[in-house]
Amino acid sequence: MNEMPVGLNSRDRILWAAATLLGEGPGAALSVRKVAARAEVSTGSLRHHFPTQRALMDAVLPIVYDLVFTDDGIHDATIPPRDRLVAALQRLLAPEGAKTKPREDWLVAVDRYVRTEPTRATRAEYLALERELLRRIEFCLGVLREEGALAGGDDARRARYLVTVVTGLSVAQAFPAEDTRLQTEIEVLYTAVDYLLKQ
Amino acid sequence: MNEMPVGLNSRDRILWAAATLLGEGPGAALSVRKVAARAEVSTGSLRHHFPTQRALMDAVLPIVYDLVFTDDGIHDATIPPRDRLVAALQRLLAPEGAKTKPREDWLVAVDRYVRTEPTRATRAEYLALERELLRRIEFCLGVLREEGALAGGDDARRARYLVTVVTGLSVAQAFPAEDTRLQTEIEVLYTAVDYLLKQ
DNA sequence: ACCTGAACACCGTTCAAGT
DNA sequence: ACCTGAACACCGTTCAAGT
Repeated sequence: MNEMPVGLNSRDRILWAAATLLGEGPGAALSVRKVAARAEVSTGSLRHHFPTQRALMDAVLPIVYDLVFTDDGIHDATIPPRDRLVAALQRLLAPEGAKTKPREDWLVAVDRYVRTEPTRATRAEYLALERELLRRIEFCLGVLREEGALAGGDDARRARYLVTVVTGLSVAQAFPAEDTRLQTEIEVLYTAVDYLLKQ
Repeated sequence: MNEMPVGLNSRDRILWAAATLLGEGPGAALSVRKVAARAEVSTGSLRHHFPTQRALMDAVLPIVYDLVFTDDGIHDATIPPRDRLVAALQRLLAPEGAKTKPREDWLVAVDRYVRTEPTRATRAEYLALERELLRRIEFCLGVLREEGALAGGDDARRARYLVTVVTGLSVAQAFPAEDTRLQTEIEVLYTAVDYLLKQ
């Protein structure tokens, strides 16, 4: 059992409590009272620092993610190509210093590019964003190709395919999900990536 | 306002109540008491026929879906497996008698499951929808497996992977796109599907 | 077997009251 | 500003009791 670090203020105790609860396997969901109890804080105090459960989640998740995904080298040849590619895609999914949250990102994106009839300008803007995503993925594929880890074929087509998978996963991040979301996400990425690599 | 059909037994009244509640726009989620009230039945009776909310959801969704979708054509052995699977996925992407368009569907879905704080009920509702999608894809995979067209492996995992791809494509349908969208869509589907099938 | 409705153990949020 | 804890309006599930 984890001991609570000493000397933390209430807000950090709450974050610590929520993070450790999340780290306790499936079924260990965040409830107000559980988090408050572990943080040794009242529910009122919890609500003072985090007005809704979503606000709490949005504060905790980036912390948990950053603990898991640190490395960022697609060039690191000591790591198997498939792991590097998966890690790269995961970073696209949840950028390094992201203050943005998947839900808000989706709301903004939908309002901007779907709700209103897109003007020429917003349309171009979205297509540019999409191209940038494709560019990043194609770059990663290029690195792996130079190592000979990639079978012959159309990398542009593969990049479009991977962008689709990443997009599908980012939807899953914004919509409700089971507690096993992160595990499913990794599984799907490996399934998608293994197809492209030589075995 | 819908009138309840006469002459239904309790179980069917419950199913009718749940189905009509699902059809009532954002914010109308399934709770035990709401369904029981509309069905003019006690919560205990509801629980007698459907021991959990999940059981209720899993009973209602196929009914709602079957009102929209007809046969998948997944059994037609005169067509190559990959083409049948791609066709089935394409049908999930744009249902046969669909009156709604991708853009509107996305707006409704985002409003219902992302914009507003998801309650336990709307959350359960979305997860049940997702399960129904998985169920249908797993069914298609099962048919192909019986024909020996599928390599050994975890079909549940494959279904999650295909759901992700389909979701990614449905996003592309709602957001701005180049005019080559349809071609890209088919390309991506074949790329995703070919991985799963024996060659 | 089918049904009732109270009771139980939760949930997230609000708020008057304290420091 | 920070914190408390009771109260509120929900939720899904259980169960003794009826028909």
